[in-house]
Amino acid sequence: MVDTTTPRTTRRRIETRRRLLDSAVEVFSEKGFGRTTVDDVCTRAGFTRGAFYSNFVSLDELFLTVWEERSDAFLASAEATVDEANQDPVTSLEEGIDRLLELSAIDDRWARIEWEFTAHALRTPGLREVMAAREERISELLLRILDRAMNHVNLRITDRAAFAAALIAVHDGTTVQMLIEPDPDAARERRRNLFLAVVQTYTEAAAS
Amino acid sequence: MVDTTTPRTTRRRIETRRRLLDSAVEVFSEKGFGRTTVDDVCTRAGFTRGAFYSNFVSLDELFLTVWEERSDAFLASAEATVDEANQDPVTSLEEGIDRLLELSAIDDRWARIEWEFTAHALRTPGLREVMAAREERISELLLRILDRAMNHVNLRITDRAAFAAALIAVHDGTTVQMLIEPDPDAARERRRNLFLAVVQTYTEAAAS
DNA sequence: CACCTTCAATACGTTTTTGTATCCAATACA
DNA sequence: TGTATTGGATACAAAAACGTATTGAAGGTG
Repeated sequence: MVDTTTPRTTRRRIETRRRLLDSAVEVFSEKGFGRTTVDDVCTRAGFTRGAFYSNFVSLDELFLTVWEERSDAFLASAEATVDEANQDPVTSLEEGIDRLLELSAIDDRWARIEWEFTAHALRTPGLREVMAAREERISELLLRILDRAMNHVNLRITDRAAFAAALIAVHDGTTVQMLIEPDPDAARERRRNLFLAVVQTYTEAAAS
Repeated sequence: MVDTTTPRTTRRRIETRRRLLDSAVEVFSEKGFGRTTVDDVCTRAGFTRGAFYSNFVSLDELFLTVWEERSDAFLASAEATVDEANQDPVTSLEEGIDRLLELSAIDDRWARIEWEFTAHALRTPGLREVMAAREERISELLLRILDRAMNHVNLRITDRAAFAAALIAVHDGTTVQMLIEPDPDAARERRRNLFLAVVQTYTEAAAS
């Protein structure tokens, strides 16, 4: 009796999945998920549909895989940055904000895909929980970063959950503005100020 | 010589367009714009595709029309509320926030469509400007409301453009959270507090 | 190196979706 | 009320997209 459900992971398979996933990012960001066909992705990757169906069961699965992979990569790289940052603590609130913004800086392409995925998740019951769980992980990571940073600037977080949620909300809300507004620099500056305001709202002077 | 480009607006035509537009809202929110076919919309409305092609040239046009119509309706109703509010001025900051949130309260269905439209606009050059213009109008309306309200609670807005943009960003960002998080009440409460914080950030005591 | 497995290519039929051209019932108008 | 126009239904052809069954070469295994 052989396991027919999960195919073995050979080198070839890994490479093929890799190219399909990368192509998916390109095509999804250009045409949107809904208007993308299986063939679009395959053609872009230089495969035929045979390759696709041998690696995924549906575009939905592909989209979820792409999204989870990239989200994981983001979290991992963020973790790494945090570790580095421990050797080089922030000296001011402003510097902390800038580091945070730099950390979450994402390219337009990926921002579009995230937006699209959220829209997709909003109408797909199973995905809502997946997104909520992911947001929870981001929230935790964020708080780990903030805890340390706040120490260095002598501040104390008042409401941890609300703080993290506020930062995420502001991040998301300002992202569209930066992509849509004719003057992206102004939007960037406004975003920075808003972040600063949020930090000041959810922290207070720490007893030293 | 008769004008063949713009068909006359007869009663029947108006009614048909109405039903198609309403059905589009339903279907788009259920399946997403990208996965919706012309026939989906027609069937839901009780028409055949003939009706559609006699009223619209493409699904893109339909989507834009739906979005603009609803946005206009929102702006108009908001204007009306503002006029009413003039007879009944706010007495506290908290009350003002609650009114603002009530004003922008939208149903899940429409929230999903707006998200979807934004995703669509982010990759459709022409639509980006349309959205930017719309945001500008919302910003103006918002400031008209705020100017009056701030008077009553004896506050002064420091940076008008940044204030409006911040409120819109926070509104958008917290909307997803309310739709995705397992505990919507907590999200609602956090949203309220965040709004309050933003108001306090972008205002100062007015010289009386 | 010979054998066996794997997996993308190919080929196939089917379903879905599209847009148009034509027709006829509803409706506007005089 | 009679007549002309309008607008949605119908029918049609074409294209797009799907999913599967089969094949053969590449890659792994003993």
